[in-house]
Amino acid sequence: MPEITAVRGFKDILPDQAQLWCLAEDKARDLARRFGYSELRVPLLERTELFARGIGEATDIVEKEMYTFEDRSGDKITLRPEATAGMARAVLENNLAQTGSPVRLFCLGPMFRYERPQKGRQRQFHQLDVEVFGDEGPFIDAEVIALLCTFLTELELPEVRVELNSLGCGQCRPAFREKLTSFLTSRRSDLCPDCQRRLLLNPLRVLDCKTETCQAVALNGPDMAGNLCPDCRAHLASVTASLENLNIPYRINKRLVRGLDYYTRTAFEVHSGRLGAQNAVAGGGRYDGLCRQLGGPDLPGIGFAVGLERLILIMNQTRALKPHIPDYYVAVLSPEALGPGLALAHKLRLKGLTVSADWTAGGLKSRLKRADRLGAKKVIMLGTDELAQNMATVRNMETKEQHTMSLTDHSAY
RNA sequence: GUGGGUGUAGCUCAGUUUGGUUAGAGCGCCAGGUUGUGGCCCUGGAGGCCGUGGGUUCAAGUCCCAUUACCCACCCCA
Repeated sequence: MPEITAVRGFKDILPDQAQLWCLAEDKARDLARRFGYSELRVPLLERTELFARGIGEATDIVEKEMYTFEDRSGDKITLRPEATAGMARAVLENNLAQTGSPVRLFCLGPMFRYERPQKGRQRQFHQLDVEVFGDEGPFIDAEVIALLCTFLTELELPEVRVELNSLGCGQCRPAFREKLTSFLTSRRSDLCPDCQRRLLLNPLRVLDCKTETCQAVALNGPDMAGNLCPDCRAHLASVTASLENLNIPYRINKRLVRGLDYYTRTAFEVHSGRLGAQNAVAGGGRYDGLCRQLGGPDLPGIGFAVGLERLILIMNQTRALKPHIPDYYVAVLSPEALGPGLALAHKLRLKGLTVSADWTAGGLKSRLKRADRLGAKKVIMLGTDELAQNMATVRNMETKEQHTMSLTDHSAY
């Protein structure tokens, strides 16, 4: 180990893994184009205020997970823990949308949260974010979910489940929340210590507690679905009907809630059986209150985030990494051949061919062995004793034929 | 923030229970042999502050304490 190592929770993406990242990113851009979504690249740093107001003061993210500090002028700034708030800020600041004139956007990049690392959880992690601002109807919800499902399907992810719920709106959620709180308070002694604490901060979270006793309590209590206002009920019904129309499988999960305050109505998550405890590959929903919360107009929004590390964790289980097969492998067997060898490799590369090369000292045997391991189609060896300085041996690895070639004769290749 | 597990060669790991010559294997790397100049096979070689610091002991990779990093889980979330 070197003296200086990477910061805890920050990981290198090594060359073999980078292949999968490219696949995922290319697919994201491909689908964005097909669905008519444009890229919006927002800064990694924002004013702390943006996240405090957008995500919610009482959330774990804002309370204890943000990388927040003062810059040299004393301004409080934060490394973005998620993308939605920044995207909303950019949309408002640049007037990209208004209700009835929506904008469809996506963003790809790193997020930062100070959490204890474990499988599928790092301090720097990456998300694909898709957001639509300015459309309050249920059909855009279905479109966004369809985009997400297409993304996962075309990447051939196995064992993914879409779960859906409605969190209600400003009209019906407060009443439900109160109803739930009073119910849970009456059963307070049956709840786990964590849930007793949640009761005060965010009672909805008790619904998706994993402990058996809490689940039993929640089962007997009021559920959001039964307490939606007529508008929210109609919205949800329209979303589910649309999904069925598109043949997108989903499951209603009445216990599904979201960790961030800004969500309203439609909420969804995608889980995978191929991950560890952190089994959410993607999550999202509608956030009609966010823009107003940020001091802007009443601009509705809906979107989701895909955790790319988690996505790639699954892709690793189902996809074989294929190495790049070079057209040529070039190596030299004597120091005098280095110059001509480099020049030859360069010439081939300029012609658009893939060339793997070795400029280090080594014997013929090990060079051929390496060429073989790389899967090179042809091998060019320079500097063998019996050849003149400007000649090279070209060997076709499949047919085992070989011939000599002049380094100066361009027609040879 | 709280638990549990693991740190030995470039990589994957034995060895720690029960302290005892010079710390091992496979893969990889280097050189050589065989082969039709390569894949198989054979021989040899390089490469280790055994995570770090302290303690016990005649003697510590092995026992004790501390510390640090990574992993997994809680929590939270994507």
